[in-house]
Amino acid sequence: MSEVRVRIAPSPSGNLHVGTARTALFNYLFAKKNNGKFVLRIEDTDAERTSQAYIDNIFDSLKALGLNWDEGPDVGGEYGPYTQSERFDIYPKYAQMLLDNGFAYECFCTPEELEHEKEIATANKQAYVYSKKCEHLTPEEKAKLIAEGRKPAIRFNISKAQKAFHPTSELSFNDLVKGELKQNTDLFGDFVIMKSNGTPTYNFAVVVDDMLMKISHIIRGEDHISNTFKQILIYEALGAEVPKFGHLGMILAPDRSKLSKRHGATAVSEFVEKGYLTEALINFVALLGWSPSDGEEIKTVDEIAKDFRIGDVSSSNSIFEYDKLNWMNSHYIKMLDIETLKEKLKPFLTKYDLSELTDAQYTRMVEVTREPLVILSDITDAVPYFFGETVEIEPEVQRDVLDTEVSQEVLKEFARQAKDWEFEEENLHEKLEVFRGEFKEKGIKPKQTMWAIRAAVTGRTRGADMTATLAILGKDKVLKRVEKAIK
RNA sequence: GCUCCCAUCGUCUAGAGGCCUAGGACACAUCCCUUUCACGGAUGCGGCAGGGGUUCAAAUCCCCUUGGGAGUACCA
Repeated sequence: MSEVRVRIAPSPSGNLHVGTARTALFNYLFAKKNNGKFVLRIEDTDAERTSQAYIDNIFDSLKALGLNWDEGPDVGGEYGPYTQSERFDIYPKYAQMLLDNGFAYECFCTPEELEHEKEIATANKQAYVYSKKCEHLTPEEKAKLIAEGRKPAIRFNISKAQKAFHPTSELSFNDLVKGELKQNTDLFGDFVIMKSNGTPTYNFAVVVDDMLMKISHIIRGEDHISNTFKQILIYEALGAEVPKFGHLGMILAPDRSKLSKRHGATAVSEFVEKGYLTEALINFVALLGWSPSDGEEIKTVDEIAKDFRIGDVSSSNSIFEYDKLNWMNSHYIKMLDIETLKEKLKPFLTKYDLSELTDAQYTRMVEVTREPLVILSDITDAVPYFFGETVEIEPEVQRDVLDTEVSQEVLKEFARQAKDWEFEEENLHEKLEVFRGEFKEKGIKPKQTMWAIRAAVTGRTRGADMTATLAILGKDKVLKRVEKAIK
């Protein structure tokens, strides 16, 4: 196999799923590591479920994750088109080739007839395999059926291909991640490759496309293992070179079922909307099944590419746990430079009037509130007290803090002193230190002193650094809020 | 039902017969730091699914059981 060419072939029947993103990542890594090409192909043969919005979402998500493709619908390439619906005229030709060399035949069975066969099989507790009853139809019989208005589907003659290319009914291949995989192909029925409406089925379209696009390595989820045996036989029947396959374990939800909507976000775009950074998401997903040789888990995609070996990827399923993703996301947020963070936070601050703050104030606000952010959207509930003249006091805060005698005393004294202070951070820092000292002598803990002020100014008992908060709000707002808290 | 895949702390994993008294990360707990929350630092808790083999030696190899996952469409 001369050039390494891998592909990701999502079906646009939904937004880009994190599982697909991981598969895309491993393909991308494999291409990078082996100096190969990464191609994107859109598998939209099922017009019913396809939509342009999903296609756009797939493009955008992949780009946001930094998984740029060398060939694809938008960038083109030598082996296009890269959208299956634009390739519909290609498939019949290859189906005809299989019809001609006897590895496929026309099937006129109706859905009802097929359903009946299945029922009999299940009644006898047998695995269903197509009866092959159309395999040897004579030209006259076919003509009669066609005259009745029936349109044939084309089935692949699996046992014939198996016999032609393999000594026994067992087919095996060496999987890049799982090692030798085998299967008795007698268990597969002759499956349809061209539907009666003239469009190809998945198993046929992929093979034709991968063959024509000269895909050398197919890395995909293990849900495709059984398809692989069928596909290998098609390659052989077509006289094509069979690519190498590698099957990845699946990503499961914490309850070990398939990751679905009810577990929360599943699409990359949904994670982004929730405030996850794509850098964190892709890093996290890389660690599902792969681990760095140096033990350093925080890595960019390019760094991972250098260290990546497909044979090292775990062959078992892995569970998508938010704990580690969250940790990783908070880590990436910490690494963001302030200007970038300010921009990324804006979508989560739309309920506030940012024009109340100068750029310097906004910068400072972000600096002092960024520390505990796990996801970007956490900012929303972290900053309400930086906006508006007054502030909403939480009931418990009113009762447990503001209503106490100590707090009232602190606030009265604060109001008296602070009106002469310059509200600049360094100065406030010194002033507050002295202020705390005064109360400490009266037996009031520094913590209590600060709590009173914090409660009056922010309505909460926890939040950003107090000195910075006071400076950002300015003397007017602070004193107004303090006065209001005094009984 | 049938077929296939998988099996190390709660989770992601390191581990390719002796380096394993099983290592790391996340989570959790405790302590330290501290004007709150947090961050950070330190320590701790916690696992080879079970049973048989093979071998001087098994988390590592084989078999069975169990558990989990996937496939079984004129969906992809």
